[in-house]
Amino acid sequence: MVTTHIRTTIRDVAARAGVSVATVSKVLNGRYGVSATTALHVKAVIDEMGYQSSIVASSLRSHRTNVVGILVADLEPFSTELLKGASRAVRDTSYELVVYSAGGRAADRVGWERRYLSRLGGTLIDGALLVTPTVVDAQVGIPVVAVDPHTGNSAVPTVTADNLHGARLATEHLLELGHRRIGFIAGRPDLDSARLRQDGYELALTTAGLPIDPALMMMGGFEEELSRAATVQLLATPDPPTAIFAANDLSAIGALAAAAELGLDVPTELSVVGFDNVPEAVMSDPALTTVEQPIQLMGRRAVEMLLSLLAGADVPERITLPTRLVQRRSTARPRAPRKGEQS
Amino acid sequence: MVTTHIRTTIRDVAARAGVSVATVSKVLNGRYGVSATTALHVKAVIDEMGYQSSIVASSLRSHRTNVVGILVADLEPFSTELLKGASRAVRDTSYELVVYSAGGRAADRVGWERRYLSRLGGTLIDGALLVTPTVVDAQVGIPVVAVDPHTGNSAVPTVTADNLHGARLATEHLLELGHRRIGFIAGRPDLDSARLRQDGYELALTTAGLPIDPALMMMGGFEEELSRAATVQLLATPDPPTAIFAANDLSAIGALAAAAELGLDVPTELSVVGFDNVPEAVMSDPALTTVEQPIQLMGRRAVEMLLSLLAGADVPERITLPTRLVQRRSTARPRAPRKGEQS
DNA sequence: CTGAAAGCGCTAACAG
DNA sequence: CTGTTAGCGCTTTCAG
Repeated sequence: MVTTHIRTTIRDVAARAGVSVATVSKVLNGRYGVSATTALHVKAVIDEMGYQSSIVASSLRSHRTNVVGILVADLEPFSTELLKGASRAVRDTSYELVVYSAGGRAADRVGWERRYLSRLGGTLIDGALLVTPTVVDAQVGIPVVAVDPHTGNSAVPTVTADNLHGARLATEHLLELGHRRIGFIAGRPDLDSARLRQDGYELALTTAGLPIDPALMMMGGFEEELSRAATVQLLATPDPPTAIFAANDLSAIGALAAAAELGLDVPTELSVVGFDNVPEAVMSDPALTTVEQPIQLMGRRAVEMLLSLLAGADVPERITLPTRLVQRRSTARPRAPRKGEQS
Repeated sequence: MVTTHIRTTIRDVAARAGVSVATVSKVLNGRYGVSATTALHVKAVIDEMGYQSSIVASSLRSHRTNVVGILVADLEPFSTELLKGASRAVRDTSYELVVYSAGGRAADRVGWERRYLSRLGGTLIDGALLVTPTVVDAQVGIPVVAVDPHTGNSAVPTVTADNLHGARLATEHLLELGHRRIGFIAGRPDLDSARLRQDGYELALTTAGLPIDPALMMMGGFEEELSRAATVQLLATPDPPTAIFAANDLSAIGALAAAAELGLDVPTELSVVGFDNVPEAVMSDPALTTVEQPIQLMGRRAVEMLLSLLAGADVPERITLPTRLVQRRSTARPRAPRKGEQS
């Protein structure tokens, strides 16, 4: 049994068909300048041999691939959710999708997108979608769109959710339930989305005529454990909050853990609201009231923007998608004030 | 559209460093035959220019890329879940991950994996992971591992979940609750996993000394709507089932819809069990009792196998990962028989 | 130790 | 209409 490790190349096809390599290439790409009969014959040979042209070789030469790249730091809930939407965006186009994962490696966290871009750009992919990139450099040679970049003032077209509005919704929901002391577990201060969520919280309070009390705000860093600890601290103060708005679902789950630890019932003794609406939010106990980001839609819109860019069209500098409140079981009216307390 | 060529190439680096292209290549790949001083100098220039070699060009020449490809038909819940596990498998290796999605295009559903493989193999990827492939051809030139292939007798190393056992667990759970008439909503008959789930159902019944009643078995095709309709039919029979085992979660959700439609309470009037344990299973109302496949682990194991293959080691022909029952709220003891009915 | 030269598989001029 | 001739950016002999 002869194992030919070598794949069939365009040369093999040319030889078998009795034509030149160039001719095969032409029929492959539907170029003019080939007689109908030779074209037919070559096609037959191609099918017969099961030949498929190598993307690599052709892209190296033609600088055109019909594939868009999606660059992610890691394949986790947010990015994979986004991929589902991205997939839908290319469904009825001639584009294919390839996803590169930096593999979550700690070593090259910052700037991974830059490195990948230059390793792939111009050759393997026609354009790229950067998911939560740390730095968004302007010129890289190919069209680029960013989703939820870490810094706000990016030079590339961007898709984000309406973090400000979402945070207002969450806070207003708590306000409407009758809460007056609402704690905030903040996200990472270097992230644009985290800052906007805080802004929304403050805005809602101010609008309601309530003061912004630094004693009610703690850093949770978008992490569960940090947020749990922060919540414990918050609840240990003399005048503790009756509700907590956490900057993301993971933090909210940490807050839930803190409540459980202190023997506080959610939602009767403490209300908790999150942000994101990841699957974990419905699996928590109690199921989390949270602000939904349309993650799949974000992926879809971002790819559509990229496709427009590729087609030479203009695209808006930024698309902001709506967020909405998803009410589940972690929020309720505050307990009636204890005897002796003021209204 | 004009592609402006801003990429820095190895030639630019060579020119700037005052050495030959070959020398830069050697430094890049840590080959011997370069003096320490030149190497240092070249490295400095590389950093300074922010140069990154093109994977495409180098792979074309060297036939080695250090990337493993994951080929999926579409980016949906199962495949994206699998990606999370695959990602973890490469975390501490020198391998990178790239995912190709056929984009869910209907046109080329069958054999897409074959086409992609030959378009990429030998050049862009060192090995490939095929997710739920339709046909698994043997010789493609690069190491290949399949996850949950459609046909059972594949010639390549395969990772699957224990569908037979999982289906038994589901059926036995219903049996233990006291159900005697258990309906089955089957999956697509061309899929190996679907067949095994039916086998498990029948095996459990037989073991319990119960007959296999064709009147209790309907085709659901792994689809929600089809399964809903099938369940409605099943429940309209003279002697309807008190419980239903659906071949996947989507089908179970369809069954839930049918029950709601007919005004039957789940679980008091009808018990429902699914298979897969996708996020949708916990979001349904009521939350679904289902059989969990360790999807992430399947991805991880599969990539590990591929890595072994790449390292020249032997791997088992097939790995079967355990399934387990996850009890939620959609199952309960059957209602006490109505007056006049026999036990 | 270094660089010139020869391709990897393919496409794009340009001749015949 | 067809084939010949150059490369794309990179690695790899193999002379100097």
